[in-house]
Amino acid sequence: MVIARTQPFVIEPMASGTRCGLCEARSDSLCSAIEECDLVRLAAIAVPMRVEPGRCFIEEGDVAEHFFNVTGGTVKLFKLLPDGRRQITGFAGRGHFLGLAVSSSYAFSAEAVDQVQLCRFSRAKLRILLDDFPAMEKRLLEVAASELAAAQEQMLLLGRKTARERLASFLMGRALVADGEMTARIHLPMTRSDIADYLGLTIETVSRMLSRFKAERLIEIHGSSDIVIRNAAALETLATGMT
Amino acid sequence: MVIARTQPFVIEPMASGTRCGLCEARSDSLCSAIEECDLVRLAAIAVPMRVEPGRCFIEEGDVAEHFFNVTGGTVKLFKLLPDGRRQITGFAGRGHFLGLAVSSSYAFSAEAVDQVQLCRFSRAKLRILLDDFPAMEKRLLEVAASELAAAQEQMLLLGRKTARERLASFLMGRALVADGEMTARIHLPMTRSDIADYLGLTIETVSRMLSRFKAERLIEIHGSSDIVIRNAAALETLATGMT
DNA sequence: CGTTGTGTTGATATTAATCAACAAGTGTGG
DNA sequence: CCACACTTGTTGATTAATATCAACACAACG
Repeated sequence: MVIARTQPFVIEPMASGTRCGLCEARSDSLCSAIEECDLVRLAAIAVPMRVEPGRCFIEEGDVAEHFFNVTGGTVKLFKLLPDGRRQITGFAGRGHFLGLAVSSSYAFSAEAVDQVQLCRFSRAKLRILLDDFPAMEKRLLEVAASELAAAQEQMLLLGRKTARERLASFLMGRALVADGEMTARIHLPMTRSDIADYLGLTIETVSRMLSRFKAERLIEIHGSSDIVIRNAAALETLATGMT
Repeated sequence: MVIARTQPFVIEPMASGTRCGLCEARSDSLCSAIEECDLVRLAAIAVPMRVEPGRCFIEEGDVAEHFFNVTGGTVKLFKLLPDGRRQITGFAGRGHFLGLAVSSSYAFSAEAVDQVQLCRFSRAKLRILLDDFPAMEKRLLEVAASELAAAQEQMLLLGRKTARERLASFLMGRALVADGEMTARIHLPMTRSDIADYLGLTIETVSRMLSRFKAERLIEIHGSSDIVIRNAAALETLATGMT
């Protein structure tokens, strides 16, 4: 196991028995499409990587020649203004794809929140593969469409929700696990600063709102990165703007 | 020519000589992909429509069984909160597609800003067609990716830009025509209320900022819906956050 | 010619940002 | 082991940007 010193990520040999990064993704990912496709060919172009917390592996201005599939950990995607103001456009976890939204004059950055595992694909090679397997292309379109829907929901949050509503939305979003089910225990691998930049707020406002939720018995806070939802109904009401 | 009274839109017989709605779209649309495809089959499923200003033709909660291609006019896409707060997620003009971002539990509305022409496609029928023409599917993925990039840019605006920067970004975005070229004359078919809901501001703030730009000789205002950019460089500096 | 919708401008209020202090946790080196 | 710096998070006091409230101008329209 080699820790990269000059590069932001580590390229590891694929463990024997691993089929490919895409196949480790969650159930609503490319998997079903891949069943029909040549797994050997896919595995041949998938490069498994590991990225340490805080390392940036996509930087604004990079030529976007790679496509990523997150197989573990959490990645933050963000855009910057020249004076350092930052907007985190999303957090990507296991099963998420990075690099769908690449158009010619478009720039964003990606940084590991905690230790991240992902599979890297050369766009050129993936394109060749996609030509033979239109079902995979179709699946990518579905993924892009659902990302777009999420982006529009976030625009509603950023443009029209209050700080209180934003925090409630964030927590309820985090509580949502696969199949639309909810869990009461939330782990927040990102810092308050990340949350603030995701919600278009300051760290102080994030901290204050969480304290207020705690005082109102809507949540419990355990050590700043673990939260238990105590009143999901009230939070949901807040999150949907029925203040 | 029939004006709809009970329906929000008019379905018109396709004019002779018209190939199909998709083919009337601007150059960066589906057109190139369609060249390879059976135009007769595409025309057979395209339903040309006309929508009068203010008419809503996609409503939250609608089952999303149609896909649209705007061939003329301007459409506003928006999401609502229960108490009426509104976020306009985008304006779609000639060549834009509506309905890419449809996932199961996702709701948005679309309303004509001015008189709008569009082609309606049944999703089911389009899917069958796409199966035979993977190039079209590929093109749709590109479109979705560039929409996603635009959405993320808008998140940066909503989350981190000042009112002044938002207005500058809006104007510069409107000044951008095909091929990345700029025009000094901008027509704004939407109301101040629409602009405010697009930028996450109030109508008063929008009005004040435009007046200020005018006072600063950055723009000229002619009759509230036509603007001439007098200092594009200054506006661009503002828009990119180099306040 | 009043009515209505849209836009502008001014006065005031309010939310969230900024400025500031401090607490808790982490890692370092003496 | 402890002093120290450093990062992260919390809370309080104050400020500032933008929203809200209000008045009015203007055009379109019946």
